Amino acid sequence: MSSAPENPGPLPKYVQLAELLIRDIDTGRLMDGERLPPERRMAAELRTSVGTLRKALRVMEQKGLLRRVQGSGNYIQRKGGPGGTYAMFRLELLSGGGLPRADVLDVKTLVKPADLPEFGTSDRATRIRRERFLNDTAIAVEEIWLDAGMGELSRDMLSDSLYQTYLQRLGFWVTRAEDRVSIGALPDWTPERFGRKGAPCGYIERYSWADRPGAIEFSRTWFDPARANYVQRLK
Amino acid sequence: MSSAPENPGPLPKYVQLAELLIRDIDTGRLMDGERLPPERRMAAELRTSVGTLRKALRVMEQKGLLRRVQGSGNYIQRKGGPGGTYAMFRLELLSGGGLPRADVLDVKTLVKPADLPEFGTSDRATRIRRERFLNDTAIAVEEIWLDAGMGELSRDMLSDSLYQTYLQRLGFWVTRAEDRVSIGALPDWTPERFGRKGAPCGYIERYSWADRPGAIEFSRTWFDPARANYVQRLK
DNA sequence: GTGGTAGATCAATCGTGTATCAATTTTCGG
DNA sequence: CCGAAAATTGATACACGATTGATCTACCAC
Repeated sequence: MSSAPENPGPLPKYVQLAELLIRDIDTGRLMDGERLPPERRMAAELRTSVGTLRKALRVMEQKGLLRRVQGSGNYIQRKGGPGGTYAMFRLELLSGGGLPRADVLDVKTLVKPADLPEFGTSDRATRIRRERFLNDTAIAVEEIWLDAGMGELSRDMLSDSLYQTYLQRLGFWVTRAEDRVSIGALPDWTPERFGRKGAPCGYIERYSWADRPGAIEFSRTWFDPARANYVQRLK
Repeated sequence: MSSAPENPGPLPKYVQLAELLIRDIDTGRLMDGERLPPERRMAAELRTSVGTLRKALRVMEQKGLLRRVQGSGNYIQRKGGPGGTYAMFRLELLSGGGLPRADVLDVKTLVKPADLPEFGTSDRATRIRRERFLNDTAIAVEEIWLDAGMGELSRDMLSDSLYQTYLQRLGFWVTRAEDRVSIGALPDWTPERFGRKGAPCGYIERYSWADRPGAIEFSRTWFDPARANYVQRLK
């Protein structure tokens, strides 16, 4: 057996912040040349202090992903290829890339059904069902269960980036996640327009952890392999 | 100097500790950049004293596998190359983990068939067909095409870890890779014993790059989703 | 004695939050 | 067009807690 520590220490917050922003660059959510919000406002949105945020921005600047101009602002500088230190994974169109967007189909806080795996501390959870798009092509449907112990979400609180919503609305952030990719069949609540009823789909299960023991989120994603792939780049 | 001791007792605990942790790096259980728990907590978990653990950490630091930062923590630092032997292998048993092994079915150097995507500089490539196992459970079949411009491989040169073979036999190492996970049907050369004829399988396409422009390897892997998943962890 | 292990103490550094002022750019009124 | 005001980042300082660095003592086995 192995001796790997059970609860590896979290990386410093400023490193996580940098990675968070770099991922946003990699996924296209932050475009080249785009100006970031003022540091103070950004720090408030990200629930951190200006000093910590500035440390993260410094890291990005050293990686050449950000241009910082005193008196003006912080500007994204997109280089070729992924910039993150850590593995990058997401759904991409077969032709590559695509700008992500999500339509929320349903938001409800429910008692956790029995077919859900164990996670979180509460017996209830918020269920979010979404249809996901890349460049207006529907590529996946997904169902996210957020443990009610972390707070409750309503439909109008959601943004495209759920992790950002968690950070801004509920004040915690995801420090660790695990994806397991397999094969599955579309759920019965799949919108008609999504098509491919009954056809085998790519199926992703994801657990997410915050800065405490025990997973706080569990999600299932069904993607159409004829339109998108699960892509992972390793550096 | 003198010869090895005739009956070496158990190695000092701190050496064992270091080797244990190094193995965790090799198997991908400890990833690059990961932060270890505080020394005191880690020592308690490992049932040893802080001083002994620190000796082990010192050994790892001298081997370049660990970066120790006063006031911050201990961070895993992979040396050059793709890191651990199995770090890039991301199929796991449904129950998690598993020790990887591969049976080579066939090795041939051929002219690249037309259905292969563009990669490499040569018009020929070495085709390796393997059956993959985790803990003696057959989980996947794969076909690897290595551009002939990188050198030629024969069956007896192969080890379980292809990337290690590339480094040791051909003198280059893979710096970057991209996986695309989708759905596919098993190829016609799948061994009878693998089963699941006709059933849909997980399908992974991988491009690999060395320290030069242009992909040097292309591979296809078909995995049985009833036995293994494609796993990705984010810290 | 020598080396491995355990435990304790103090010093040095880092991570984070808060605050203040300087330097630069941008905006806008006149 | 000019200049003042506002906005924004740059730099520094301080406080506090967390974490590692270094050192010391004690015990034990060979």
